[in-house]
Formats: sequence, C-alpha cells, structure tokens
Amino acid sequence: MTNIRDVAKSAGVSVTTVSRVLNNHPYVSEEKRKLVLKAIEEMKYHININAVHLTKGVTKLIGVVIPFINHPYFSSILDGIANEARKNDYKLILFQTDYDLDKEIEALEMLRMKQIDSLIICSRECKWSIIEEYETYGPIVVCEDGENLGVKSVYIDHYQAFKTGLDHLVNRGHKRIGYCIGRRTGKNSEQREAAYLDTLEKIDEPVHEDWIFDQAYTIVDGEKVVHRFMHLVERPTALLVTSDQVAAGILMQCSKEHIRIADELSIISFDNHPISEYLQLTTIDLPLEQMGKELLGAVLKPDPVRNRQMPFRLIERKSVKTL
Amino acid sequence: MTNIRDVAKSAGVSVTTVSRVLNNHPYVSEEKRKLVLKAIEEMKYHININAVHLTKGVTKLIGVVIPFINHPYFSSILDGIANEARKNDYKLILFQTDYDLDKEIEALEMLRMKQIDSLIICSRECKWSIIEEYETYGPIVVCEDGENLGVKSVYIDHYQAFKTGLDHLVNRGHKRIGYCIGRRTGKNSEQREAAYLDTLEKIDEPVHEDWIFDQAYTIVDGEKVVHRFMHLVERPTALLVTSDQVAAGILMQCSKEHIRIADELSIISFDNHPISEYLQLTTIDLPLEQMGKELLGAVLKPDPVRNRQMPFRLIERKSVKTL
DNA sequence: ATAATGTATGAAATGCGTTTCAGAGCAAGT
DNA sequence: ACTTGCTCTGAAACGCATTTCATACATTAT
Repeated sequence: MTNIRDVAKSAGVSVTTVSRVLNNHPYVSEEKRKLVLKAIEEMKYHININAVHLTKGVTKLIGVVIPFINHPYFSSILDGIANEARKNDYKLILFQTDYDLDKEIEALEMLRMKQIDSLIICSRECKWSIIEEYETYGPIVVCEDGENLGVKSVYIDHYQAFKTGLDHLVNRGHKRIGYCIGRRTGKNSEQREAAYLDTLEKIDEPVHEDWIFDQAYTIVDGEKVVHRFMHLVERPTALLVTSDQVAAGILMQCSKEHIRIADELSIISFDNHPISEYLQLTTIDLPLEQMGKELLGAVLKPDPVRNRQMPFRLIERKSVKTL
Repeated sequence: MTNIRDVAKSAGVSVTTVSRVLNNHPYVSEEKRKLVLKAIEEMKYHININAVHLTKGVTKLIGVVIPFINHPYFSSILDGIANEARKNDYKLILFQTDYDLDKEIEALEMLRMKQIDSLIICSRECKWSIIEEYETYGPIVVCEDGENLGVKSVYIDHYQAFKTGLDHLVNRGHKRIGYCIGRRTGKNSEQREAAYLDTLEKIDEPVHEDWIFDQAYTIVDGEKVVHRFMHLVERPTALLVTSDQVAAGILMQCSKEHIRIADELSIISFDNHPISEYLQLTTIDLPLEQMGKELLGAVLKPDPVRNRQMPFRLIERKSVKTL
C-alpha cells in the first residue's frame, strides 16, 4: 500500500504539504497542489482512515444501542437518526441488544476505546450510574427521561402521553380501561403503568391485572390480545395500545371474531404510523423520526440543554366510542 | 489519556510485555502478568482501539449497504446478518442508501480506506464492474445472483421463485395473473418480470401493463393497489405480491371493499412472515434471516464458493382459489 | 558435555496521517 | 528603512499498539 510518505516523495514535497492538500488546508500553492494531486492519482493513493482516527482521536462514528431493529417504533427512531447522521457526515454503528446488558456494555466500551465518538441509547437495560460513568469518554444521549441525572436525554413523556390517552377515554365516558404493552419493565413502561394506576385511582376504579396485556410487539400479537380479551369474565370497554402495529392486529382479529371496534371495544394506539390513518385509529402521534433527529443533534452539539422533551398529540379518528 | 507506555513504565516492564498481556500471548510469566494487570487497573488504562486498527489493518467492522431499514424484507436480512455478526464478534456499520448511488460508493470507499473489513450489499444500484474493482480492497458479498461475475453472492433465484408462484396459479386454473412489486428496476425485479413474461407467453396470454402494480412496499400501499385493481376494466383473477406486508394491506382493503380474497382475487405473497400465517396467505417462504447469516459467513470465510443460492418453498394456505 | 528447544523479555521498527514549530519570502503599514 | 503580518513549506514530534528481532536463561535431547 502506498502511503502519504510515498506520495510526498513522488511529488517532491513534504508529507505536511500532502496532508494539507488532503485536508483542503489553505496555504498550499496551486503548483504544489497539482503536483500532489497528480502523484495521488498516479500512485492510486488512498488515505488510511485508521491512521486519521488515531491521530485525530475521533472517528465520525456514532453508536446506536437499540433492542431490535425489526420493530416500527425503533426503526422509525433509527430512521431519524440515520437521516440526520448522513446530513452531518457521520456513520452509525449498530448495537442490536435484544435487551442484553452485555451488548449495552459493549457499546459503552467502544465509546471508551474511542471507536465511536458518541453513543445514542434508544432503550437501556443498564443502570444510570453506569451510563454516567461512561459519559466522561464521550457524549451519550438516552431516549428516556433523564431526570436531570447528568445524562443527556431526548424523550417523550410517556406518563403524560399515556395520561392524555386515558383522559380522552375517561372524557368519552370510559371507566373500564385496559392497556397493551411490549414489556412491563423499563422506564417507559413504568411511567405508563404509573399513569394508568393514577388515572384509575382518580376515577375510583379497581385495577384488573388481566386488563394489562403485555408481550405485545407486533401485528400478529394482536391475535393473542384479542383471545385473552375474549376469555375475560369482565371486559374493558377500551384499550390503550402502545403501538399502531399491535392495534392493527387487534383490529384484524376483532374483525375475524366479529367484535366491533369502537362499539364493543374502543382503541387508542400510539405512534401515528401510516397504518393508523389507514385504519382510522384514534392515535397519539409520537414524533419518532424527529426524535431520532434530535437525538443525533444532542449528541453532536455541546448544547448544555440536557433534557429535551418531545411533544405528542392525540389525533382523533374513529376507534373510540363515546359512551 | 494513559497509554501502553505509561502502563509499561508503571509496571516496570516493556511495552511489549504489556501488549502480550493485553492479547493473551503466552510467554509472559505469571509474576509480570500480575504486575501489568495491577498497573492497568490502577491507572484505569483502556486500549485505544484505533491504534489497534492501524497496526493490525483490520477493524472487525463490516459494512452493510441496505436501501432502507424500515422494510421487513431488508430488516429480516439485516437481523440475520446482525445475529451472525454478534456470534463472530463483528460489528456492523450501516449504510442506508435509499438507492442513492453516492451512498453506495461511500460504503465501497470505506472498504478501500480500511474502515471496514468487508462489505455486504443487500441491494445495489451501482454497476457490477465498480463492485469488482473494489473487491481488491476486501471481501464483498452481494445479495443477488452474481452470475459468476467474480463477485461473491448469496441470493434467492427470484426468477424461479416467481415462476413457482406463477406455475402454482396456472395449475390452479388461473390465466389472468398480475403482480405487485416495489420497484420495477433492479436485478431482482427484472428477474421477476422475466418469469412473468415467460409464463404468460407459455400459456399464451397477453401482457396487461396495468396488471403490474409497482411502488408497493408497505401495508398501506395495499390500498392503492386495490383501488387501481377496482378501476380496471379487465381484472386479473390472481396477484403475485412480492411482500407479505403489501398482501396484508391488500387483504384489509379488499375486506373494506367487499372483494372476497381467493374467490374474487387469489393472492400469493412472498417472505412467509408471521403475518402471512396469521392471514392464511399462500406464500413463498424466503429464508431471509438465514440468508443474512450466510451473507455474513460468505464475507468472513475465504470459501471459494462464489455463488450460493438459497432455497425457497411454496406454502399453501387459503388465499388461492382453484378455478 | 554439547547441541537443540523452549520460555521469557525488551529495544526498536512499523503502521500512517496530523500537528506543531520554525523559518523563508514577500507585501503592506508607519 | 523597519516592523508587522501574511503566505507557503518542511522537519520532526506525536498519537498508540503490534511485531520483529535479538538476547538470555532454562530445559531436554543426543
């Protein structure tokens, strides 16, 4: 492999000058610039980026910790991150964790070893304290309320978003409300549960553990949910569903089982993916791509704003009946 | 930042010895190993991976060129790649191209600059000759019939897969057959079109340009397809649909429009995602995760097998009517 | 007893580009 | 005429770990 020194020799200049040409520094005469360019061309020289990384101490690589890519919620965020990364000439390195702690630590370690300049954690399994510890090695942004804990965050207030959905249902006369969620653990899930419990308490309704349907991630999970729903002795009149996909699955299965949406079961979903408009689902729009964009922005600029909250809004369509 | 030299000094050994400890080389006495480990611990030393990359000339990073992540076909492949990468201790760097040629070239350039050890191209826009040219810099595998052109490939024979679907329909008495596809261009699409044209010719049927529905990527695109279908003067009796998602969308829209699936419109989809089983779609199973796994394998091992063809199989369910 | 192996260790070279510093040449400012 | 201040250039240091080579000692084989 030819290197910068070979080029310098061949062009009859110093390596410094070649480096200047390579980096578009001013203070290179047109004459020498041409000589260098010619030598580069002739020798088919190509920079060894790893040497650049070593000397500069940065890689223009950003790590993204994500539990799975195969899920619209996360792939929307990832999409936002990726588009913004491209604009800023950064590349992404993917850590698909499946919520495996070791994988998360691995990502953090890469920050320490300087393989990545910064890290975006879309969903975490590890403790705040660990993340804080690693923050000395580079910017970290978490996609979750950081609570001024010292770690930057760009997040949706899932408590309020859930509350908004619940209040909407309550205002429409619903009291018997359940919800569907991916996992029960994790900060976002806890916030939603809190909103749920608080609302039930406010309207003086008892908690039905079996109205909380978990492990609902994909469109096909809608089937399970509806089956469980059908076997309930007491049924809720409304369901908050944390993803449009699952809601779509519920709609399909309800249609099979001749359960009329809205009439027999009201639904509010989350995300506002195109499918929710298509199905006329009342949904809570979450600006996921935008959040991805902000996540990347937060990691890039040394903005002192540590906690950036994203807005959400309820979009009324046709899946909620007024009782 | 403390470096290997600082550690060596502090431990009272040479940098070579520290390097040996770091890399678990034999020929280090237990006594010195302990000294080194202690110094590393005390000084909070962490290796600078970029220096390793520079000296070793490899990064354990594999590039993945993919048009979009937000699509089940590609995210399934990516999933397969990611899982296998993890097993082999490789990381992935993502090039979401949106079929933008420049982005593809950028990925190839990173191979040349040694930022990545090898490259997996899930769908390409650029010419074979360009890819071949870059192959001198590292292994490249393309997810498409390489036709012994010198570039490694792991692929599905989309001509045969499409043919299998078409033959199934023909055997069930269908003659008026259309299809749905993402884009019309690209090798895979051309192969499918060829299979389509060949089949029509064999059964002596004319080609209806308006029975070819393109720009069908997602579940919501099913709506457009069905609209176009309904406005046809002459309608096909069956549709081959290149993705389960689009097929699901078609089913939903047909249900709205009271078009009976199978009875009025037979459908064979592709991929065999869970949703197709749920909807009882006759589908052609494509081993996408497995293909991802093989793609990574192909890029890793210097196996001389250049073209690896993946099997597919038709799964009969309930979306095809026998005429 | 002597040659041949194996174990253990470190100095120095290597991979390669960037950056600092010093210096030369030349034009503008006083 | 003399100081400033650019523009341009290159030598050398720097970032950091790996690898080669040489050396020393301890075993084992002949």
